[in-house]
Amino acid sequence: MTPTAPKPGRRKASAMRAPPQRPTIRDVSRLAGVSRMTVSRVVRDLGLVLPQTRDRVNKAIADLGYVPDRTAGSLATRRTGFIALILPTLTNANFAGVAHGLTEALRERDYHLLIAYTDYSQDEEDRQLRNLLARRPEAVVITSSAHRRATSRLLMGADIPVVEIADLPRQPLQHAIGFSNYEAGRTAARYLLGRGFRAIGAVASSTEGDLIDHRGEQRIRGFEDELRMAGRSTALVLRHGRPPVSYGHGAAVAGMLLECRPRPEAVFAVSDLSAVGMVMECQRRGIRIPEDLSVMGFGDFEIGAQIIPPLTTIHIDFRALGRRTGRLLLELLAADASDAPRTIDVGLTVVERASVRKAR
Amino acid sequence: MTPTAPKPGRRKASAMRAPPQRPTIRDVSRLAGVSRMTVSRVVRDLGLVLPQTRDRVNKAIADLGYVPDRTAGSLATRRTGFIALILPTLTNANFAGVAHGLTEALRERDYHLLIAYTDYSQDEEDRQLRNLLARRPEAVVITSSAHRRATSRLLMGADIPVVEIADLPRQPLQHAIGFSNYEAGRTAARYLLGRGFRAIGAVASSTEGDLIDHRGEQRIRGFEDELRMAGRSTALVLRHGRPPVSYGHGAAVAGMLLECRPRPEAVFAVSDLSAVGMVMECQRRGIRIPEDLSVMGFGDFEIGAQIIPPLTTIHIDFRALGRRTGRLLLELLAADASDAPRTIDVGLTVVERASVRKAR
DNA sequence: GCGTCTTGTGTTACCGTGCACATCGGTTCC
DNA sequence: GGAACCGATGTGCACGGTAACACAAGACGC
Repeated sequence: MTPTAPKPGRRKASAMRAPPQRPTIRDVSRLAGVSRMTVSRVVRDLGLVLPQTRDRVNKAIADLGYVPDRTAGSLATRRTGFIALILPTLTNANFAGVAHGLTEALRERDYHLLIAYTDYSQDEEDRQLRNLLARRPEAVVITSSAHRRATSRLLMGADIPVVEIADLPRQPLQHAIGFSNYEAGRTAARYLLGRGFRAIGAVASSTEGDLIDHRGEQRIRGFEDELRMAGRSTALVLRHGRPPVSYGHGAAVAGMLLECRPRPEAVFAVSDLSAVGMVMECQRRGIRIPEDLSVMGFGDFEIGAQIIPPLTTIHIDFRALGRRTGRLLLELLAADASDAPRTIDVGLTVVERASVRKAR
Repeated sequence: MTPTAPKPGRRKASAMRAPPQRPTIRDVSRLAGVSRMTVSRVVRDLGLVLPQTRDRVNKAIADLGYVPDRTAGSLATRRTGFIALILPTLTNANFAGVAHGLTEALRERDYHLLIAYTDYSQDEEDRQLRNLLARRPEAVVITSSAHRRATSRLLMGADIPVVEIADLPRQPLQHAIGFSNYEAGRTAARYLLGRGFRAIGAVASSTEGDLIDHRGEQRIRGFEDELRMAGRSTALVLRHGRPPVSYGHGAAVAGMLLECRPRPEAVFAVSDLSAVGMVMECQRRGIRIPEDLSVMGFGDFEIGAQIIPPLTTIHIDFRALGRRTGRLLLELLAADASDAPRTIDVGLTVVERASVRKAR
């Protein structure tokens, strides 16, 4: 016999509130006078239950306020209904759009998104992935990037579909949906070169320790390579500030750019946010867009179409990208799915607006 | 004997991929030659394990690529480590900021956010909440709004902390953190009245069936009431379009407003997004801001500070709101927490910029 | 009339983990 | 030298649900 125990007590030693005592399927079954399985059948609408029995069970459910526990269900079925989604940040309309699109597509099969974001840190990505995998998602959607070795190993070892989105890596982990950020950069450069600009600049964030905007870097590299291939200097390509870029980034970097000699005639920003900030800063300084400086962005954020002059940019429908990803996942999660890696290019389009001067 | 069955097969009848067979704590224990509890102690770092045993276990974990299953752990401990978060949308920097702030605060105790959004639909809110509760979150954070009766009942019956955010309802369900949207609207009206404007307008979305921006509506009501108390007409208060408002909303509604007689001298928009759209549309039409029309927004979105002229608005630090909410949750989830409902006003500040004309 | 099928329901055995307690060898204490 | 204690580890069961199978009763075919 225990010598000292005053009373058993059900609380954990760790300082946590006692878990709520919610009704279980057993409570329902007792109240309705049926077995737990019958309740389970009613709850999941599997049929094979007499209408009168079903009504009794439903009444008991309503009376008790029973809400089935998916945690327990997941353990039993080995299917959680979770899809893990790893993004750099949520504070970006395009990434948020991906989440929305995914949710839309997954809704019909009752999957729920488990969202994590990394703030552009690789360490955080690894940490978050570890947390997410412990929740046993049925698939992982991750923003394409340069992952840590450990991260990639974790992903591949999970034995579930992995979809990299928003880029087309040369060596995808498994499936990929997106567009080539490198080509996007080249496209921007070709567009500006085609307009006859001589002094062409670009702005991006710089890599700072663990923080890296891999996709932005791909764009800027594509841009640089295209400049080089055209025999132009890349001296006006500026990397500044830690990711993510923002209006403030554009404003700050605009000042730096305007001090460069030769002064750039046209600039490509790796994100509309930066481009818009740059346009505004120029206007504050009395620099006319596009007469004195042409600006091209990327991402086609809503604000770009609104500013004056409206921003020339590169459009990708991120929401549709999310939906497409969702549909792919539904395929991959079906029983008869092939495991053959799929790579889907959703393409990109240049949106010509007024922030880039017309050809001379 | 079944007549046609070719082979039994382990697959479910429903068209689902076979669940992956991941190593369990039992596999680790066998490989390390210890009991499952010892593995569990190592994984959770509970101490009381010999260093050499710990190393053996860790080696086994690494060899197998074992990732503990939180689903099973949750069932056993009755603690999921989930916090449910219900927002109208993610495609809004301020709401996304709330999510970020919450995550920051909750990270230290290893809680994970379970995010759902309603797209401003009450039906969707109810549906999402039901889904979320089945995941047994330890608390619910929900954007304050007019909830369905069933939704409120569900929330209160869940027997977990419920925090309404981003408004201060007259009758909170339980806890509330935010600011009074009604007072925000009144503050905006007082600000414009104080500047001597006579013809004052406002723009918001309209309620369309199930779709309602409750908080925006509170702001616009506060605005109207303040106008009335000052003996002014509310004829220039326009409700148009379904929520959420956007740049496009502002642009569209600007046109409507400019046709009104008397022509408004000043306008309050329930969101900066709408305000910015309005400013841009006016500029496209050659209407000078603020000389011909003063514009005031709400929410202090980053873009507002960047446009020319910069937008006068009402600032709330949503990220801090999220952090504050996270800290409150950690308190509420501690064992010795009182259940006394708490209401926290985070306040708001008018940010005076150049889009509102100075007093005559 | 008997076997077989169909329908509705119950029984059993897990799913992977953690808590409470048991166990066991080796102190320490007086 | 025996009781109490301690550190390290193992055992049994519970968590809330579901898959698979068992079973009872009636329908049906020939």
